[in-house]
Amino acid sequence: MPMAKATRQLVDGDGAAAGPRRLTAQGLERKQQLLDSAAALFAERGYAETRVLDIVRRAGVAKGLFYWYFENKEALFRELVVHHRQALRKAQAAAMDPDAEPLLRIRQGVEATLATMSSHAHFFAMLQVENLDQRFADLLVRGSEIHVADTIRLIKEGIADGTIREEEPELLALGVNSAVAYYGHFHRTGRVQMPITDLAEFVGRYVVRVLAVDDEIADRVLRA
Amino acid sequence: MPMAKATRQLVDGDGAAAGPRRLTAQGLERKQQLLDSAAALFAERGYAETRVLDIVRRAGVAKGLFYWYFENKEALFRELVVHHRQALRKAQAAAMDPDAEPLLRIRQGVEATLATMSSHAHFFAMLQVENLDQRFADLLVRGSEIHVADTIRLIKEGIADGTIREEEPELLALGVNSAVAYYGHFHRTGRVQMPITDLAEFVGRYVVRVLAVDDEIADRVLRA
Amino acid sequence: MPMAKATRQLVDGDGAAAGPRRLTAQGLERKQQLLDSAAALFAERGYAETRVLDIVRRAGVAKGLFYWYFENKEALFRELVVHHRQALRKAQAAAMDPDAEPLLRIRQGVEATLATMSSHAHFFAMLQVENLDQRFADLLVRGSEIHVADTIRLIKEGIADGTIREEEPELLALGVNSAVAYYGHFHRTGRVQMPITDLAEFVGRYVVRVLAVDDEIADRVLRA
Amino acid sequence: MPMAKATRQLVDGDGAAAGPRRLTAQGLERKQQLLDSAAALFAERGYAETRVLDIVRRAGVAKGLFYWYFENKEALFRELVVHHRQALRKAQAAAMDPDAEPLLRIRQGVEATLATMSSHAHFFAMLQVENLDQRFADLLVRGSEIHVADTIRLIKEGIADGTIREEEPELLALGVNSAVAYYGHFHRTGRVQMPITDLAEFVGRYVVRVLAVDDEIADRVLRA
DNA sequence: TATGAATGAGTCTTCATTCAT
DNA sequence: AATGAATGAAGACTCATTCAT
Repeated sequence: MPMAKATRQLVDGDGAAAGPRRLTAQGLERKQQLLDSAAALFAERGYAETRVLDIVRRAGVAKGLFYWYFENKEALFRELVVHHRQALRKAQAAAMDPDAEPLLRIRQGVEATLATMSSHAHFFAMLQVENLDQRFADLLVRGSEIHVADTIRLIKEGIADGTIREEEPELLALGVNSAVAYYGHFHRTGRVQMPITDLAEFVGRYVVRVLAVDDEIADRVLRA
Repeated sequence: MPMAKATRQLVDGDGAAAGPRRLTAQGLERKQQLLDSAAALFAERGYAETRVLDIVRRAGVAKGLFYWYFENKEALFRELVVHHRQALRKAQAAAMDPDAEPLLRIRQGVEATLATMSSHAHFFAMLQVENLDQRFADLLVRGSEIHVADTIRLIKEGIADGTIREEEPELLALGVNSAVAYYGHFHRTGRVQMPITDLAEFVGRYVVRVLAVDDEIADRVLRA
Repeated sequence: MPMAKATRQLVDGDGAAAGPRRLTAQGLERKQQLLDSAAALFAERGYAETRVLDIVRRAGVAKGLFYWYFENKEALFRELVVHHRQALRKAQAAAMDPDAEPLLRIRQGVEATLATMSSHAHFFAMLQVENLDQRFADLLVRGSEIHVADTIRLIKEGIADGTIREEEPELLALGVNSAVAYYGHFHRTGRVQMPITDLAEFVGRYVVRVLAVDDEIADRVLRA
Repeated sequence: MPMAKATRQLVDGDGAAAGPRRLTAQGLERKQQLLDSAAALFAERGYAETRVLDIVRRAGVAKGLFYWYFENKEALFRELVVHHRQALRKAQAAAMDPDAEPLLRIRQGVEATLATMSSHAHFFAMLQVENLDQRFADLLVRGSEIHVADTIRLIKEGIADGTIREEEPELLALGVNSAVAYYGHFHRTGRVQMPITDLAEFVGRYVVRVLAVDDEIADRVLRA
């Protein structure tokens, strides 16, 4: 279970947390157990196929307790999503050097995203499974949309300063995003087997190649 | 319902048919109604969220009739998948000129795939929804895997004759596949709004750019 | 299928036959096929577990045709019961010599019953299976009750003329009946494996022994 | 419902329990309610004709609760059978004096069986109804077969020491068994109306008469 | 007569959620 | 906080029966 560390401390962060007013240390521990258990099961079999009973059994508590900590099954899911989305945003922000040129920033974002996907594997596996379930689509998409918007902005900057190819920035940004998502998925599922850092580097190269206006620019960014 | 035409004639002759051995013209019509109805609903809300009752209601028939034409819900799904997978393979094969150079063939495949995804929108929407449901994963993945394998082969040829960049062919092929899948998805969901032919052209260009060893080659293939 | 012959000609006998006004020769044939098919299946798995579909399939006709010949499933069952009950009554009447002494007549009835049970095996197997289904109990019981009443009468005669042991005639008659039924059942199911004539003789002896007032009478009746 | 006491305490401790591992006192009570309810309904209309809904309604609980205590309908049935079979065996063993002569032991077994059948009326009624349902045949038959085997052994002993008539022991034992079963059935259904002790005595006499080698032996055993 | 498609009430079972303790 | 029993709304599937041809 490599995700354990990543999922930790999901609980206290923000107002998204449901359940009772304020939890004791023990309570937080319990709630975290349930979240971890759920994340693992959602990843394995998806939201719909995971019973509340499975979640509590894996967490080693009684069924009724679930409803002490969460409004219902969907609320737990929501908490999970919100938390991990924040983690991803944070990782991306940390990796993208505000002083670097657009293309480099994009590459940094791409690599940070892949690294995060790898360490939060359970969560992203879950997203994949539930991908477009009507009820969750909005919730899930919103997160990546923010990053797409960032990317569009950077692409426009790059086009303006002549480092990025003149194409529809929107389309290009979606392409970048998709490449990251798919390669991340393949890595997670074992379809692609290589250290995540190597894969991240490859995807970074791939993206730069697609966007850079010529090989010279591309090489410069890749050497950075 | 833009898919109507595409889905038609799904039912014709072989053992895939569950209920009775050989259907009359009327029977085929009925079965088709059910398949269309199911495809639409699966696309809208996913397999699990679609009740057999919904399917028959939409088709305007009684519940019991469903089980005259199909063993069960899963069997219908299976028929849907098998049919559309075949349609896609056929479209790809028809579009890829056996005498063309590797990079061009890849581009042709990409464009054919997008066109097919567009005309079989219901079906591909459904795949998206059910993406990795444990029970269907194999069924669904197998189809695209075949095409990935083709693409890998073509990439290797291209590397050999110096037209494609030297990288892991496997990784590149997955990237090509992903780009097609994602852009198709965005088009289907309205996230990208442009004529499918234009989008296909864009994706073709995108792919060629990623793969081509240099701009000269890329331009040649894009002019073809 | 050793019963084929025995079941034949079930159809024309009396007014119990449902379906259409008058059947042609072909029609009778068809109806008989359905009755045979049903009798066999009822015997194998019981009334409730036998689908109308099974019956028509075994008879090699279409489902709808069933309802041309029979009001419904229960009506067919009723016909089956009525017919075989008559056959049994006839066999018993034929075997019981009106001039013989009571104990001998009882013995003759016992042996005739066992022989008939053997040749109508399907039917009696069915009775066993459905034994006391509320809906059919009356129907089924009535037949054997007639014979029990006969037996009671004979026992009373025997008691009167000093050949049969003084006990509750009712209880004795039920015992006789039961012995026949059970041994017949065991023979049919293979639990007891011996020629039916041998078994019939044994049961006859058994019954005579229970009823006869002393060994002398018993021996006389058994030598008859 | 004269069986209530007899059925009580069916649920106590072993793996037969489906739902939860170990039940609280209250849980046992509930489970027992369901078992009683089911036994009564099975007896009235048979297994197939009894809906799970009927069972829970009669027990005054919600449908879902059934599946908390039992895997499914069949599992409940199985528990019922196993329990009562054991009760019968125990009663027989308790009644048969190990030091008595064979014929007397047989008579004791017969009488104990009838008494038990009377106090477990619901259960035996149920057996009658479902008599030979393919799925349960083994389960049901096994129990009585054990007793038949015992009886065969005793008959052989009796033949050896000259107290029992020389006939096929197997046939005689089946006859004994059948007499008990049938008379029990008639008593249960009201066909024979007399105190069960009187009936048991009659059947004991009946059996001894069939088996005893002569009247002297019979009288001795009946006076015991 | 014969076919096989069509109907829909009825059945078992699952599982999220609630509740008494 | 914690338990586990209790609830009931669904949902998949069956099958006797009807009907158009």
